[in-house]
This record gives sequence, structure tokens and C-alpha cells, in this order.
Amino acid sequence: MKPRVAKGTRDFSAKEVAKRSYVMGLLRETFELFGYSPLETPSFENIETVMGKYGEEGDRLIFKILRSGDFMRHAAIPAEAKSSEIADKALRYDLTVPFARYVVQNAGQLVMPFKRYQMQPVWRADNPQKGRFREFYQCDADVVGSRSLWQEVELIHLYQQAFQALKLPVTIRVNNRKVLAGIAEVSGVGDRLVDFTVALDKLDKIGKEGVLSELAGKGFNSKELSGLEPAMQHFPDAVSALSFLRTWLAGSTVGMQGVEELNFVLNQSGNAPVAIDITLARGLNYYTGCIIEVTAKEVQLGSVGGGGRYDDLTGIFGLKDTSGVGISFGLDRIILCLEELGRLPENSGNVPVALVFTLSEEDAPDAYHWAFRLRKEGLRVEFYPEAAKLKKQFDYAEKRGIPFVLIVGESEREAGLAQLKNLASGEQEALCFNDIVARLATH
RNA sequence: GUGGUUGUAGCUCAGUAGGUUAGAGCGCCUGAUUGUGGUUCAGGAGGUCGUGGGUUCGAGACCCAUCUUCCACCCCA
Repeated sequence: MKPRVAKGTRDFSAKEVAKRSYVMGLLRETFELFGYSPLETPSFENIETVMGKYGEEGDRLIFKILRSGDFMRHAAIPAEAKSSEIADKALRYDLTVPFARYVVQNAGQLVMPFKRYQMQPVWRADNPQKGRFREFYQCDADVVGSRSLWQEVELIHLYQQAFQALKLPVTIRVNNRKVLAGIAEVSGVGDRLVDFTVALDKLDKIGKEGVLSELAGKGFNSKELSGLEPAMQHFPDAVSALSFLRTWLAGSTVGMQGVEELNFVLNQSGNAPVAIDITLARGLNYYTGCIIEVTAKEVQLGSVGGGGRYDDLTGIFGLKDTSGVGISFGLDRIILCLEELGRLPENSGNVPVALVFTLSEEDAPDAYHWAFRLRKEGLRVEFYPEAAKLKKQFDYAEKRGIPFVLIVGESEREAGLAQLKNLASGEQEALCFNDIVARLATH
């Protein structure tokens, strides 16, 4: 059997880890700049915690974990057994639901509004594609316990700040579930909101005709279709979109509320790259208010982030009246984008600055001592552990990307010096310890 | 979950209409060169052709199943 990673998963080499920690470091800084505190939750939850939170499609994509112990042995499992009977745990599907669980579980201790960020992998039993994995990282920031729309504004600015730091130009598209509900209401299809929004979300991809025919296929009649049509027009700017919606949705209380929320958020967003997009729906069905999605401007790779307001997610776990709003960064897609644009720093930071050669067994103790002392000075130094041919030791340094080598032989030992050689330039000089520390430190 | 696609040496790939012992480039190892690499030259190792069945005198090639890759749909980060 050929060893292989499981479908849709990846190993991360030193280089890749360096890229990932670069991006995660910037995100962490930004989260903390905005006052969010870190949280980590287990990789799996009780199955009832995750099931039913993401819609039917979501449930299908949840990785379920078989009951442990000898459960399987004395149970003849009927084919129609529910997955909850043979599985009692599930890998987390996102970070928001475990967060909601945490908030409810610790409601008494938390200071509200409670702001946390979380950067951990999530798992989905999806078919992999480019930028689409079965194990991937999300980096989330959420606030619960405040209905203020300033939270939405702040999260938009958090997005702006983070993507600026990452040097990845993005468009932040915003919409409001209440606007969508209002459109459905005034068109008389309030009971089929999900079918409507799912189809509308594809406008960019399949065009107006495509959306209309998909809706027709779902049983919408021609009167309903023409009622919904205004939602598919293109607005030149936010002002005209909002004024159109104000007249169109005048008869819907929810709709008007959504319009005003959207208006507030847009007005307060300052120079952030936000755009109103009334076709934006987002699949996760726990969103109730403002919804946000972020796409990279220069790369076509789906969305690199998304989020929104959820008024009652904690209600499912028994805590009423605790509204939350949050955003998510898709770490893996952000890295793919930056990679494609060549904007990840070259210097990975985890390569030694020097390699100490071992010329012979006799020279080894002294050579090792050089490495030992240089490390005490805080320099990343590696010691070549065998008296191999110099060609081999040079090749090793070259391949690891180590810029300097240190050669200590009999003559150097007597003089208390070491030869410091720059591999790129070929320059070599016999220097004392302090000079070598200075050279390597300033490299 | 649906449809298509991919898999041959460590890597990138050849392999013609099924026919001896499956090839190339790069990489790797050894030597020329026992304290100075990147060049050059000479030699060498490395493959149950993703896996399991089947058709055939004979399968890397054809058929079926399965896993994997990438793509589209679904959905999503």
C-alpha cells in the first residue's frame, strides 16, 4: 500500500508552515487590535450540537464519528438506522456553532458583550477542488450580547484592516437577510424564502434567465417571477439601490428595517471597500440580519471570508435574547491568493543562518562547541553530525537554504578562529567568535 | 451526493493498432577530487505501471469495480 494523506487533506512542510504562521500572525494581531480574546474548542462535539444548524446540505457534509467501545459488536445495524444511532460525535463544521455552545455553557461567567477570536481547523465531507478541502482552517471573530449595528461596522473595518495588512485587495459585499425577507414578502413568496435566496445567489454565475428558470423549476408561477424580477437588476451605486428598495419594500416592516440597517452600516463604513449586493444570500441558515462576503479582487477563487448577524443561535442551546455577529477568514484560500500574486514573504524565518562543518572526528568536538556557543547568542545554527565529504556538507547547506557555513579545522582551532564562508558570494574569512556573532546577527 | 477526468522511477512525463528484459530528463548514490560546493566527465541504484478482479496464448495498454487527482454541478471558506 502506498502511503497517502486522506482525501482532501494536506501535510504542511516547513515552508508552508512559515507561510501559514505569517498570515495567522497578522490576523491574530488584527483581532487583538480590535479587542477580541482567543478561544479554542475541541475538534469534535456531541453530534446533536452540530446537526441541524447548517441546513439539509450542511448535515450531509458533517463528518460523523462512530460510537466508541463495543457498540458495533452486539448491534446488528439496520440499513435505515439514523446516523445519530451509530454516531454520537461529529467533527466541527465551523467555529461559530461551537462558539455558541461555549457561550451558553459559560453564560454566567462571561462579560457581555463577549468578543472572541478563534483560529482552528474545521472539517467538511465535501468533494475537494482547488481551494476546497475536507480539512481547512477558519479564523473567526464574533461578538455576542450586543444588538448594536456598530458591531457590524467594526467587523467591516476589521476585514479592511486585516486584508490591508495582508496586502490582498478585496471587495466586501454586504446585504441583509431582512431585505431578502422583505422582497419575498412583497412578492408573495414569503414561505419559500430559502428557494428564492438560493437561486438569487447564483445571479452572477447563471444570469437572470438562469435564476428565473431555476425558480420556475421550483414551482414559482409567472406572476411571482415577475414580482421578484426587480431584485435582479444592477444598481450603479448604494444610494440608488437603497432608494429603490425603500419604495419597493414600503409595504414590508421587516424589509424596511433591513434597508435602514443596511443604510446605517454603509454610511458608517467610511472608506472601507464595501459594496451593497442584494443578491448575496449565503447558505448558512442561522443568519438573520446583516450578511457579509469577501472576495479577492485579483484572483478568482470563490470567497475568502464571510459572516453575518445571527439573532438566535444561542437560543438553540437555551439562551434567549443573545444576539451575535461574526466574520470568518478562509485561511487556506487567502494563502492560495497571496501565493498566486507572489505576495508571501520569501524568507521563511525557520532556516538556520549557519551550518558548522565537521572536517574529521578529531575536529568534531570543537566544531560542535562553536555551534553550541553561537546558539547561546540566539543564533539559529546547525551542526553537521558526520565527517562527510565537504561536497556533501556544502550540498546540504545549499539545499536547506542555509546562507553561511563555518569551518573549524586544526589550524583554526589553534588560532581560536573559524572560517566563515558566505555560500552565495563564495567569500571566506577566518574570524574570532565575536566577529562571527556580529556577522551572523546582522545578516 | 451527481457527471466527467487523472494515476508509469523521488519529481516532471514518454510508452505508437495489446507482443521479448517498461524508457527519457531532472534528482539521488559512487568515483575522477582525503580542507572548499555550484561546472564537467565516467559509472550505479531505483518501477509488483494506484489497488483488486476479468478478457487474452500474451495486458502498462482492453473491460469491470474501488481508491486517488483535478474539473463541473450541489454547496461553500
